[in-house]
Amino acid sequence: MNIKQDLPWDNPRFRNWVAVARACHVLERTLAVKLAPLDLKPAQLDVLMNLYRHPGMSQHDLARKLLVGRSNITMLLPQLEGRGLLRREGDEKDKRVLRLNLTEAGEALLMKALKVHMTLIEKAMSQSTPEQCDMIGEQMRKIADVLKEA
Amino acid sequence: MNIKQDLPWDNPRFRNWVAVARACHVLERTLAVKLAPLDLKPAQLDVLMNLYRHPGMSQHDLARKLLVGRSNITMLLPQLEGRGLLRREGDEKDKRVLRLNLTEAGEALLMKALKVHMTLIEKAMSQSTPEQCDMIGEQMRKIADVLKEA
DNA sequence: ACATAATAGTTCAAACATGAACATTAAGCA
DNA sequence: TGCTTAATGTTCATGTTTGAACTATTATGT
Repeated sequence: MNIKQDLPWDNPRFRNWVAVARACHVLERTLAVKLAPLDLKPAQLDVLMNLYRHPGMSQHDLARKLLVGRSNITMLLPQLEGRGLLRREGDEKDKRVLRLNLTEAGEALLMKALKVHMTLIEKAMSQSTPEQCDMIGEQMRKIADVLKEA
Repeated sequence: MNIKQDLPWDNPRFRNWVAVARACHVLERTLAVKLAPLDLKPAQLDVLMNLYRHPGMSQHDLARKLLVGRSNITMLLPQLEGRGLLRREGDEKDKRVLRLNLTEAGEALLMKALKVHMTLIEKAMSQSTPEQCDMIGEQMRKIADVLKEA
């Protein structure tokens, strides 16, 4: 009779996922505020982080890492390149691809930004025990894997 | 000596949070694809969900629930109102506020969309035991609380 | 009552993300 | 070799998000 009895809000999985999404959203917004003094946005930080870990990667690879369209990268990079934070150099073997590398200024700014990011995450995750924290990470990696196959 | 030794990637909290953010991102993109046949975007679904749970809420309240600016709501609602999914009626006591309510068509579409959303979340969270799932939700709610105070 | 603050919603311009169409280059294959 | 297909990056039009003014209304304080 009551149409509401089977609604998602009564479903633990639904309720709990909503909590995940909210936490992500809040942390992202907070990060944006904390990064503002560095004149850096979360999306830009993601770029710098990936270039640091994968020097010489192509724009296509970067787009896939960031789960974002290639055109997005095209629009994003000139700002960072213009600030001297990264270099784009054509690959000699494959003239289609541009190899991306951080400059020293880019690395320096990244280090400052990482401190901000890290502090925020520490604050957020300080509520959880190391075991809980690892379990969360493990489950989330599974989720990402399951959905990418879909 | 090695500047990289204390980098965030070696920090479990950082690594695990990155996994959370990625999972969120992937699920959001997947949801957008699955909702496309209903001509509904995730942000619009969020609106419908909140109006269903909190009938008669104001635009300001809605904006706060969605962690979004008021102007965003102003831009978002006319599309939905134009499709006959919700009504905006002026409050009689306070002539500043507009009370929001779903129409029958809005509820009907919401139910279809919820089925899609629910199926996706079930798929994602099916990897976790009920206990793990609840623990995740609990931790995430704590995170949101901690950060909102910041 | 009256001036001042605060609140609800809108408008507008700028920043941002997205996907389709495109140019260039490379790879596969007859 | 040539022809077709695929891959990389760019461009452009569209739609979304944001924050800062702005209007209208209500609350507060003297």
